[in-house]
Amino acid sequence: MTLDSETKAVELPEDHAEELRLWLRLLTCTTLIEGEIRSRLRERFDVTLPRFDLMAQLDKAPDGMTLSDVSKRMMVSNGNVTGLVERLVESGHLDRRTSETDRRVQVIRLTKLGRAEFRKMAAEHETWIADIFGDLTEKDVRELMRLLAKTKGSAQKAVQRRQD
Amino acid sequence: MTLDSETKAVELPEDHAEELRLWLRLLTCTTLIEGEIRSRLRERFDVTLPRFDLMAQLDKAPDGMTLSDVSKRMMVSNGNVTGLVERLVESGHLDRRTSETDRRVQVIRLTKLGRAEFRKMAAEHETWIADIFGDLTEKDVRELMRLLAKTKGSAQKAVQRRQD
DNA sequence: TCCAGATGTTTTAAGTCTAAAATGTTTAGG
DNA sequence: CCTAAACATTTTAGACTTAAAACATCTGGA
Repeated sequence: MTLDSETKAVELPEDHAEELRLWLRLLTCTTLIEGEIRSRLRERFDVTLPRFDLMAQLDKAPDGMTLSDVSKRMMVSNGNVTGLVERLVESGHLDRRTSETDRRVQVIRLTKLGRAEFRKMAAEHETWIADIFGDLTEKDVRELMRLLAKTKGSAQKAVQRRQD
Repeated sequence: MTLDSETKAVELPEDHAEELRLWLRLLTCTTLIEGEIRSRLRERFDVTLPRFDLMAQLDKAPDGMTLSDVSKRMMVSNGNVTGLVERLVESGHLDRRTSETDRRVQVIRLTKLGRAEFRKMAAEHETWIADIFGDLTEKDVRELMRLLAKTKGSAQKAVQRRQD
C-alpha cells in the first residue's frame, strides 16, 4: 500500500528516535571530554576552561580582538565576555584598551605573561586531546570531521530558518 | 633515515593538530545545537535546558531515581542536582521523598503535572532535533553513531587511565 | 556492640552563563 | 547640522555549575 499525496501532506507522527539518540550521544561525548579537559586544566594549571578558551582565541589574533569578535567566536553572550575579560585583565593575562578609532570598541590581547602561560598550557592540552581521541584511526578522524561539518551546516540552516 | 629505538623513546613533538581540530568541531556542533534547543525551550515553553534534561531522565524512570543516579546520568555534580530539584519541586513538577529503607537517600519522580508538561515539550523537542539534523541521511546518522560510540569509549578509557 | 570508613546529600564560595535593559558612541539620512 | 537607528559594551537579576567541606546515615568488621 502506498501513500497518496493527501496522506503525505498530513503531519504524520514520524519517527525521529534515531536522530534523538544521535543528539544524546553527541552531547554525552562532548560533556565527557569537556569535563576531562576541565579537570586536567584545574589540576595541572589551576585555570578554568572558559579562561583557557578565551586565551586560545586571543593567541590566534596577535593584533587583538574586540569583545564582539570574541563573543561571536566563542558563541557566548556579550555580558559573559565582559566578566571573563575583567578577571583575566585583573590577573595580568590580558591587556584591554579602547580603540582609538571607535570609542565604543574595546580591544583585548594577551600580555607577555598571558601568552607565555597559554603556550605552556596549550602544548600539554594537545597531548591530552591526542590521548582522549587515541583509539580513533586517521580514517575515523577524517570521517568524523566530514560528518560533523555536515551536521554543523545542517544545524546552522535550522537556526537560520527559525530566525526568519 | 629511520628512527632508532632510543630516538623513538624520546617524546617527539608529535603532530596532533587533526585531533585538536576534530575536538573543536565537535564542541562547535554541540554548542550550536545546545544553544538552539535552549532558545526554543525558552521561547516556546519558558523552561531551561537543565530542567528539561532532568525531567527527561525522570520520564524514563516511573519508579523514581535517587539524586545520585540523576547526578551520574546527567554527568553533573551532586550539588547541582540538589538545587535543580529544589526549584522543580517548588514549581510542582517533581515529588521528592526520603527513601523508607535508607534515610540518606532522596527519591524523586515526576508529578502528574510534571509528566504531562514534559510529554508536551518532548514531542515538540523531537521535531526540533529532526529539523536540526535534517540534512543527514540515514547512513550519515548510522555512521556518526558508530564513530561517536568509538570516541566515547576512547575518552572513557582516557578518564580511567588518569584516575589510576 | 561500636566505630571507622563508605555513601548520599546539602551547603558554601566562587565562577560561568543568559536574556534583557541600560549606557555610551557612531553613522546616515533628512 | 540633527537625530533616529545601529552598534559595542556593561549592568542587572537570576539560574546553573563546580569543587570542596560539612553533615547525616549506613555497614561491616573487631
